[in-house]
Amino acid sequence: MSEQELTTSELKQVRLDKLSELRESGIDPFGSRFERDCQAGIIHADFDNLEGTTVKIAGRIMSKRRHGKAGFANLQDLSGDIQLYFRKDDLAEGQYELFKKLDLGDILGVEGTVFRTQKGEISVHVHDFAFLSKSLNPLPEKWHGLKDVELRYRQRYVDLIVNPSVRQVFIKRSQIIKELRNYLDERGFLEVETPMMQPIPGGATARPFITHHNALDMKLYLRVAPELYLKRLLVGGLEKVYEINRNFRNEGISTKHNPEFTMLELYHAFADFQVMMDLTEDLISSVALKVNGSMQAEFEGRLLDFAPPWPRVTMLDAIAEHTGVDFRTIKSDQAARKAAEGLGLEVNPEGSRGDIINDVFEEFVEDKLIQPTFIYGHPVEVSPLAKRNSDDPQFTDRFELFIMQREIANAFSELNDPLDQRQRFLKQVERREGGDPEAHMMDEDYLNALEYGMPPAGGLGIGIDRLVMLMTNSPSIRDVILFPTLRKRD
RNA sequence: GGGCCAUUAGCUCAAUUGGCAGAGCAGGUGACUCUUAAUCACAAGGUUGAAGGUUCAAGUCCUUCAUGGCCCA
Repeated sequence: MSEQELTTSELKQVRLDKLSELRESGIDPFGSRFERDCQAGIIHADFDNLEGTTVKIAGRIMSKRRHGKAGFANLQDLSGDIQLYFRKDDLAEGQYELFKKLDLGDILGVEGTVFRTQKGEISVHVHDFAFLSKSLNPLPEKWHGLKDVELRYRQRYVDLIVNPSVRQVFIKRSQIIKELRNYLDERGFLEVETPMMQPIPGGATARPFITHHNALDMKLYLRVAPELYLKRLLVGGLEKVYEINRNFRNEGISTKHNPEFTMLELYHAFADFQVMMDLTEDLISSVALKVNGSMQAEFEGRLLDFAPPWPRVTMLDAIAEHTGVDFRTIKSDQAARKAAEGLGLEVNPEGSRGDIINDVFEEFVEDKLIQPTFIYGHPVEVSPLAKRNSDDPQFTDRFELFIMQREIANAFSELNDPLDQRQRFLKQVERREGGDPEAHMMDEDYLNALEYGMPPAGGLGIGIDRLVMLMTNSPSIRDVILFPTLRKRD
């Protein structure tokens, strides 16, 4: 007996013994291809036509009730759950003994007749069945399921087996992403893929993960955003592009942050942030309608309404509304700092007026924004890739969409002036040298691309995980990511 | 990084003031040919997250650590 078997729990040992018995009687416990011609959900949906016919279905045994020489079990496949009826008289020699030894979790292929029991339950009267996979680990409790959140995240495969609502969340996530693609494809956007490993990480204010390429002996960063590559494609004339993929940010983990997360970014040449606002509103509301069948969705006890139009408020107006302070009348950095302090907010003494406005917004306004709301007109200091507003160059033509106190989307008229872009990068480099690890790096190749001429464009980023949270009533980002980042455990 | 909370059988949970660690489900054996959280009988299942400490006595009190959750930065 190997060391592995010595440490195996008694429960597993019982199942290993059953496995050996199966093998000794010439049965492969881990069967192969099974040509099923029906599914649990279809039998329920189409019972009137299927009653009395023979079906072949496959799935996992989730419960079992034995009564001497007959018994019932429930078989689960992706479409649902169906009751099986086993009767000694109606099975081949020895098969009823096999049924008696079935464990919850075993995967079977069965052939039987569709019927309704005396108590009225639609079932399959089994004539023959095959082991497709013997299960060695015991399943969690049938009634309470798996509740331990740590186990649910670490062993998502078990979570998916026993918690049907978890399956539904991830099915809906897939539908949401599919609908986003449909929407953009129908409107002539081209889906592209740009580097996830970048020599200069750009496109967002965030700390990157660092890795190393051996053959090139070169430092590479996991991307914090695809933005600068997608805009290079605008220079190249691709005009309307989008990418849905992972970004990586080396920051804390919370109910709203996972180190790797999924973003949609899209760029539309010759458009601007106003076009992006219309698109965001139409895109999100129509996806909500498609996947939930309604523009309304419940989230943490509140009713969210995605029906357009959504309020469009400037950042300065939003601050004035919620604090009574109108930064339009406050011109200097010093006066801005004083105003923020007057509100009880500690601000960085190095911060400029724009930084302070952004801080005040985050502190006093963000958590007031429940229903979908566009906030536009961000200070230039916190928007190094956005085009300046033509009336007030201290602000940019940028917006963020807030829903349920969360930033869901971020968009702007893209800065296509390479000279201004260089100055913005230099400001960021200054901050970086001042000790801000999130500040942008200089990207000469990106500037080189802009110097060939990038059409004016609108660009948009939408956090997919957060959007899925809202549409599936999931309070934590970990509930919408199949395998969320967790500490390693030995 | 800081604060609070949690960790007991494979799973879901109990355990009074510090006083013999218990139940249900799952699993085992037996009975039962239409049950559905099947039922009945019997037996089994534990390094109470880890390491220290206080005490006649620790699941319970103290310290440190690990993992997770929530809140804050």
